Amino acid sequence: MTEPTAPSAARTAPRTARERVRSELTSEIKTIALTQLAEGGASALSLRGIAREMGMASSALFRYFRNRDALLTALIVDGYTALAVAAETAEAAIHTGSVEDRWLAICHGVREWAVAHPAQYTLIFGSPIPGYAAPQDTIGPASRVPLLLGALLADLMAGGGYDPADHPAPSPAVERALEPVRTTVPPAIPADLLVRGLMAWTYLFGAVSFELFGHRHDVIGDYAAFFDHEVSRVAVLLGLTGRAA
Amino acid sequence: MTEPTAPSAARTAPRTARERVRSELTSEIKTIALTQLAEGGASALSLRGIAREMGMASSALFRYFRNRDALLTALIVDGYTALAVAAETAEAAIHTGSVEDRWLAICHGVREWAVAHPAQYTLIFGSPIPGYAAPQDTIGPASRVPLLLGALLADLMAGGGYDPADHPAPSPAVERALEPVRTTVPPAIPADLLVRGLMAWTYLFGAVSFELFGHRHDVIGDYAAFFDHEVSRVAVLLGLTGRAA
DNA sequence: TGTACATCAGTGAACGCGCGTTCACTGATGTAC
DNA sequence: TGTACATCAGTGAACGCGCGTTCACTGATGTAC
Repeated sequence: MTEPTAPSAARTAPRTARERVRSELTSEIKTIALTQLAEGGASALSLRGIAREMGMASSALFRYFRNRDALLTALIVDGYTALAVAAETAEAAIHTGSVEDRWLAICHGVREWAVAHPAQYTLIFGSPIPGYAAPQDTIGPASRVPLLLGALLADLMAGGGYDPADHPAPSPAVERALEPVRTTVPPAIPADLLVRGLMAWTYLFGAVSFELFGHRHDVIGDYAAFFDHEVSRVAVLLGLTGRAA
Repeated sequence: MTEPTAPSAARTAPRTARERVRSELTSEIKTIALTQLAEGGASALSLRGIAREMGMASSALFRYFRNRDALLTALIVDGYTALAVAAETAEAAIHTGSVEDRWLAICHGVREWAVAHPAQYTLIFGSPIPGYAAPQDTIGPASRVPLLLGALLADLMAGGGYDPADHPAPSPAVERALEPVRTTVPPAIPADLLVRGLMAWTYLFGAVSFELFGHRHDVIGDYAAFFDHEVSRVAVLLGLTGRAA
């Protein structure tokens, strides 16, 4: 029996007919899984259901994914990746602009992807899936949006838009609380700026989650208009504009 | 067959032995349901499992809750209520203090309740439960924390801590986006302040959800310390201190 | 270019388990006179 | 205070459905010589 992963290490394009059909079926499985997710959430994701849809025996799926969790992991990795691509693409389109404009581009990239792919967004940012422990494979893709924001902070400093002298460092307790993230962020970034970045990140996903999970229903009429407004306020309040503080 | 709700309209204390045991069993059902929720999420909530735990026939539960969704609704209402009580109690303890201190008290009340009751928090603020549509019964309890924040805004204005003249109104598009919430908030509150309140609300639950759903793992070491810091920054940035803007 | 063997994909039956909900029924509790 | 009747709680069997995963097997595709 083969390990149901890539047939031979890392190969760019599928060569043999077998490999071609294998990768096609793999992505068909994931596509159907996503529609199940969209229709009934993570608990509705069923290997038997997918097999039924594809006209195959359910046991055949185990040639493609070791088990249900492996399929979930693949979907999560894909989700993080797609979200990251959306954010990165939006940012790249305006990469020579101001830090503020780049922040806004990222926000809109994230929100638009989330609104277009609510099931995948929910899979990633919704309730943890009971009994499922995310393996190491997810942390790389999950870090891409945070890294993008980190680059923004670095550019803000490099461009002189943030003068550390203007901003007192947070308390030692807060500095200590930041230790884990310290290892992934350019060391030149002062703690205060790092906190601003984390707050921006928290706000962005808080806003998107609130919208997608229904907590803005009967509260806000035009989600997009309000989102525009709030994230640009966040930029100002957190000093991502390079102007006020 | 009786409607499995309150036996006779609204009665304060249970009178007959039957009513006493009924309300005891009802809450025992909910307690067991909560442990199921804690152990396996919403999809693990099973009437048969609860009945097993209680040593009853599974069909007996239908005397207490019309169906699974009715039980879910009860749990959701209880959750919103418990969260609101936690927030209100924390706020009441310092009700004569500054708006800023009251905001911090609410934040800590919310976070501490959430950390102590992650399953219930997740039920409320996590992914929407597929196939479940929240009935009207939930909107009252769900509004209590927002209303508490609304009162804070009103007191801020009343105390002179917020001068509308200092803050330009947001664009008409934003004003329009706020229409739904307008109906639940004191009319004297200007749009700009209302936006600040909504942003504070969004931030608070964004931060708590990020922590509980694992997105701060390997990012922040001491969750409580960081939370302290971020919510007091939010107070300053959003002008809830009555000082800067 | 053709053959021999190894690899792999897919089958279908089976294991062992779960679930929500309905229904006719029994026996206990509450109520009205 | 005691009896007659109505209400209600709980039972247990049944309906009809779902699921993940394993395993021995067949037949097709790929590889080495």
